[in-house]
Amino acid sequence: MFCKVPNSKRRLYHQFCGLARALDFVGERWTLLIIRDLLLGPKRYSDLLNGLPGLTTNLLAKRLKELEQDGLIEKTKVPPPNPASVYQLTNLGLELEPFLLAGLEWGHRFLTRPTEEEVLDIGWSLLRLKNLYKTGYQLTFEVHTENKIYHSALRPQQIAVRDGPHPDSELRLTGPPVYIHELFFGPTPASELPDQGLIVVEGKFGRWPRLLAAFGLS
Amino acid sequence: MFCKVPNSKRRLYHQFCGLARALDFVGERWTLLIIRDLLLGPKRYSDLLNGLPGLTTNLLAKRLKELEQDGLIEKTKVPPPNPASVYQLTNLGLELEPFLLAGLEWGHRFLTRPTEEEVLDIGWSLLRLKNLYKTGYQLTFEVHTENKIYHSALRPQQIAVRDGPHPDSELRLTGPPVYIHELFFGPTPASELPDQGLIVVEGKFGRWPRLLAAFGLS
DNA sequence: CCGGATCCTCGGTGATACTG
DNA sequence: CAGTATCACCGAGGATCCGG
Repeated sequence: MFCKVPNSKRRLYHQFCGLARALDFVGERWTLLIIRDLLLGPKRYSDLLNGLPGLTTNLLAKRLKELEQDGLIEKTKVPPPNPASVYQLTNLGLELEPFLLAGLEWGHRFLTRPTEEEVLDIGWSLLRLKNLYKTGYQLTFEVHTENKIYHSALRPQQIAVRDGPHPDSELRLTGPPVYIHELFFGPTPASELPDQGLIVVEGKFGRWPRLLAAFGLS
Repeated sequence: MFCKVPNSKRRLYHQFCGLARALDFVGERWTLLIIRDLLLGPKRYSDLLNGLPGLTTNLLAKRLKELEQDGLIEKTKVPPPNPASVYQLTNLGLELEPFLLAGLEWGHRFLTRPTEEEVLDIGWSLLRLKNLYKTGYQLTFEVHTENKIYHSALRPQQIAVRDGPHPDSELRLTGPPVYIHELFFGPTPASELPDQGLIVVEGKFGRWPRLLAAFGLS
């Protein structure tokens, strides 16, 4: 059995309520965003630090320590070659996904175009596909931006969205993050962007319309 | 159209991500708990203050101002008699319910028995019935504790949980909050508590088993 | 009494520098 | 690369006071 209250001595709400208890665990600044990034795959300390501009190293260290103590994440060693310690979600941490996705869904309405000072990691947008997917498809595709690669695996009963390439990818979308975002969530019909040359679609024939259908795009 | 970023100048994440944007609005301390309480019905300033021990008056005032500016709540006047200004959720605020309920569901696993210093408002527990209800029933019931009354209206397609009595209540559960909680969510079969005299069930015949069935209780 | 505003203190947050 | 140490600051918490 897990502990019923966060371990480290932070400020608690002292309310016998599921929501208050959840916020006792992950309600502090940056915590939920760290979990969001780990939802896309295990990450090293510096990966998290670089991926979360504004979060400083001392606070990241503190958050990771708390999350580990609380049993939401665990620090594991990646076997050689390239031995490194990475942080990944435990089952308890993974189960925060519905909470996280619900918040992402609510806040999505405010996203139009990123402002000058705003950071955009296309993985954050791709997570929303988990809310949109209606099941019943079989397809694996990759998304390539400048320096990052994500993939998504659509199966009849589920969808996975993770960082990195996929060994059996059938389709590849390449383009700037902002256009990838617009392709999936923008007001313009998704099929226009490749036509305009803003996004390059490569891969097996017939997979592209299937991808559009899987998320109800035109 | 609503504003795309919170109005008041607080600390923002500056990330082009729905979750980060949601947290820009409601990620600060106490904010989501205020919305939780308003989800159960409109409330006056002092209602909120009394219902949220630990929240101080200055901070409540600040939060309410921010929430109103952001368009999540609105301050309305209740007509006489007993004219008072109450705060209630706007549609935008109401749409936070899935997010809130998802968090409540995740944190619920940590609730066993309230500790000495922990506050328990049975309305918070009753909100979870929204997650448990499977549709297909028709029933209205009230929950009476010492000084608070809540009601729930089960309809074929939806469920409502609010504070106050209901004009057409068919069933009334009376007892201490901790036993009401245990009745719905405790490990012991729900039907035992009335048998032991810890909870009093009154109302129309046949409604009691229907209530148990509506939430998958034994 | 209701609905706040003001003052003060303390701890969490953020920025920078430093170390194994 | 993966953190720790130090410090400034601001927001949270607590108490008191104010206007209707």
